[in-house]
Amino acid sequence: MLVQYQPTKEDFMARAQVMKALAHHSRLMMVEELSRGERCVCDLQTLIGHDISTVSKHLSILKNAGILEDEKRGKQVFYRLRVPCVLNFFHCVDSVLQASNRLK
Amino acid sequence: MLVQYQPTKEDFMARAQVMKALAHHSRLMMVEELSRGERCVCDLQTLIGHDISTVSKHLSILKNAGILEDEKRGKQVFYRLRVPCVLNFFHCVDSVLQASNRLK
DNA sequence: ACTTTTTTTGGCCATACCGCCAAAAATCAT
DNA sequence: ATGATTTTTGGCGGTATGGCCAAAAAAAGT
Repeated sequence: MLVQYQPTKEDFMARAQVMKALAHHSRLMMVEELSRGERCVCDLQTLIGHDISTVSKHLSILKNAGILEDEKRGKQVFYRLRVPCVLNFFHCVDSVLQASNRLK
Repeated sequence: MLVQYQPTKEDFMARAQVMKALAHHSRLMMVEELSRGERCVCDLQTLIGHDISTVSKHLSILKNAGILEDEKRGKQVFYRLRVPCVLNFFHCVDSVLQASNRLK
């Protein structure tokens, strides 16, 4: 069930965990890339440009938060968005930036 | 203007800055409280239960991110939501938690 | 002017985060 | 079995975060 009435401190901690997973530019880039379809780790590594172990750790953070799911096919692991509504965050975040003139 | 076509790495870093501001349970609690109207720092201190200097720092993080604005009236400083769309995050975050059974 | 009330700032300390490298795992091909 | 490819895991070091306390600032009352 959804949180109702008065969410507890634990509810807010769980929510913050999800927000934390989205609070890094590399992870946001990966989420946006995955909005266009599933990608393997190596695809995302080319996108991010960091060490593949770094990329893998970012992906596991997003997976543990419940935002992504993965599937192994052959030697590759494919990640995809599990809850696409997180894409809506971008619109609001951009309007926050717009309101504070931090967006060109 | 809003970000269009291909957001740059800097765009994603700016977005991540906003997400980071929301990536803490105390700050999420304050945002929800402020959705019901403006509050002074002391009100939010009673809500959060931490040292008032801690609360003040949390508030300045949210303010610097562009999420809150403040107004001084007399001895008190009142904070309020500047971009209420951040409240919509809760719905989506809860559905992420729901999908991963981390919500009661 | 002094005191009280409210908030912010600076500094300290413990913990968390993020990058890399090296090594381990897992799968497939030879 | 050996080797190549892809991903994950463990560990290290530098930086950032979040709590508290003490002190500074700012406003109002006596």
